Amino acid sequence: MPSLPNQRFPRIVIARDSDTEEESSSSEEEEEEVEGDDNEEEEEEETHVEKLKGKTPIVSTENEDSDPKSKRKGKTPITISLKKVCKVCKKTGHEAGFKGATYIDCPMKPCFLCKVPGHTTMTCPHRIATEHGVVPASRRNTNKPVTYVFERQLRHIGLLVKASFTIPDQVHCAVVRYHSRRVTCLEFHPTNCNILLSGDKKGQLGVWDYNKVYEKVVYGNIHSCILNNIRFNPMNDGTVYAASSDGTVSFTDLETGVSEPLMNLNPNGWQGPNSWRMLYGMDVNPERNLVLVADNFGVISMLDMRSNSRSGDAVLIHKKGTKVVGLHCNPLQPDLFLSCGNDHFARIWDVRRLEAGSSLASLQHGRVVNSAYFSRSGSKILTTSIDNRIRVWDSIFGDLDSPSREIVHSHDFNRHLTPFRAEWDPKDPSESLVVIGRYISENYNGAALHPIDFIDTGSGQLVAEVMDPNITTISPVNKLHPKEDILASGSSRSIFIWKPKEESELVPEKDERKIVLCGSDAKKFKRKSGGKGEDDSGDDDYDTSYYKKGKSPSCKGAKGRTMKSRNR
DNA sequence: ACAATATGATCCC
DNA sequence: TGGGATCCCTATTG
Repeated sequence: MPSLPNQRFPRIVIARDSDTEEESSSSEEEEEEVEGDDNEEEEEEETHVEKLKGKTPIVSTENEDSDPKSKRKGKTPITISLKKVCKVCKKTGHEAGFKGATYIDCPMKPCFLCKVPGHTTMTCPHRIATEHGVVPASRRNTNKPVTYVFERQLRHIGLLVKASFTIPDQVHCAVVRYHSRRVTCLEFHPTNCNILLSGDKKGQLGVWDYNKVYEKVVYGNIHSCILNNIRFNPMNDGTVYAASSDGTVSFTDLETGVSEPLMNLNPNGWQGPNSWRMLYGMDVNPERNLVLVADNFGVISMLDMRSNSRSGDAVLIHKKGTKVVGLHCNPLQPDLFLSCGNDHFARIWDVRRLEAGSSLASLQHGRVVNSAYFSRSGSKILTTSIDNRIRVWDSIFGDLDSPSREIVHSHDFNRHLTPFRAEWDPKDPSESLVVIGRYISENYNGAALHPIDFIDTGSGQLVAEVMDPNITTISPVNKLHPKEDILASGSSRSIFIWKPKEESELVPEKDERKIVLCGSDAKKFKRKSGGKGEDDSGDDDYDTSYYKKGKSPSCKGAKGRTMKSRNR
């Protein structure tokens, strides 16, 4: 070691942890090994100042007294501690962060998954491995007459028949990128089964025919900021309603792109952030000819679809001044709708008697509720809250004081990402299969991946994890096709279409634990040289490998052929 | 390789 | 009650 000019300058002493610098090349290490690192002894050594690079230096005086030589000379050594500091809690003795593709939690913080102190994600009983944690709520049997009537109605249409649903086995993936900001919502065309609509943070509306890969249109002049929701016009599915954080509801012809604003909550323009109204939740009620929208001040407004004009008064449905993030009309009971918001509640309402405080039920959550949906028969409720729990209420006519089940699942990131929302599989007659993206990553053969989870909410079992080694970004937006075995995902600026492989294409799975392994079909995007990345056009990126194989998904052909029911 | 940043709920005083 | 600091696995750009 070269000596420092300690005659003229105070000696610089740098204390640092025993070296753990060499990145462990094998990322397949198990957790026990990693946790053992905490106990490594701390050595101190003198070193070059250059080694400060990348460390968090702490000027320390702890060695002052222990160096009598320098004291005699009257030169106080400057001791810089390079002891590794946990970037989460700033304490020494442990570190948080990625070791290869495995993330190590800070042991001083509550579990990042279930939020309970005393353990980390690694040892969390709810750790996503083969099944999610399920906290069953007591099942109360209510024999109210209304339940009986309702169930008789259901029996009539045959929805109570439990049928095996389809879970992806192995899938292909096609990918497209035409949005210039992160994707915020997706919507399948109800009748033309190859059309997918997408909205982004900039307010752009994409129309993509994913069978004819290159056929897409992006309308950029409809909204000026986040497009939060798209709903098809039940009278004419060539037109859509869209709600945006610019405070407007638009009505757009998908063919021509001709659009008109039906409602503008900021008629006087920008008067500052305290008065700017943004529309988040939206849904249509075909029976009552209503479009329901709700804003960031807790207020719902309605539009009459026949006249395209306001209907009724605005009503406060969530805590004053808080954002309402979701609305959903009951598919079978036209007068019922569900709302959820930042006041930690989901609420059931009757449109006929809508006034502040008149909700039929208030479902309390630990934190903000990202979404709340009725099941397809309208009897169950599914909510996603950023307290990292998916909740299911089995019957809206039962006791709604507590959910029937709480499923611990990682989806609590609050910035930079579109909020995660668990959504029902609209094809599942048993009304239990749900899809939701996962925030927290897992180490899959050395890659930190964020799967898209299929969860059987009846058992809490994780029945499928959809992922691809080439897709390393988080997929908060997911939509299952209303008729086909197709999943659409929005991940950052990209959109993925996942489709099951044919029987002949299945490859042996290395790891039986993982139910879904995804094809190597999705290729990593290469950034186009010269492309700024924010351009509205000329930045399209397609991966057509899926289609080149001649496996073009067809509405008829795809039906139930290759997907298997597993774990059932 | 690293820094900057957009961005939103929450916590704390 | 409100403004400002804080925040654990981002994605992207320079």
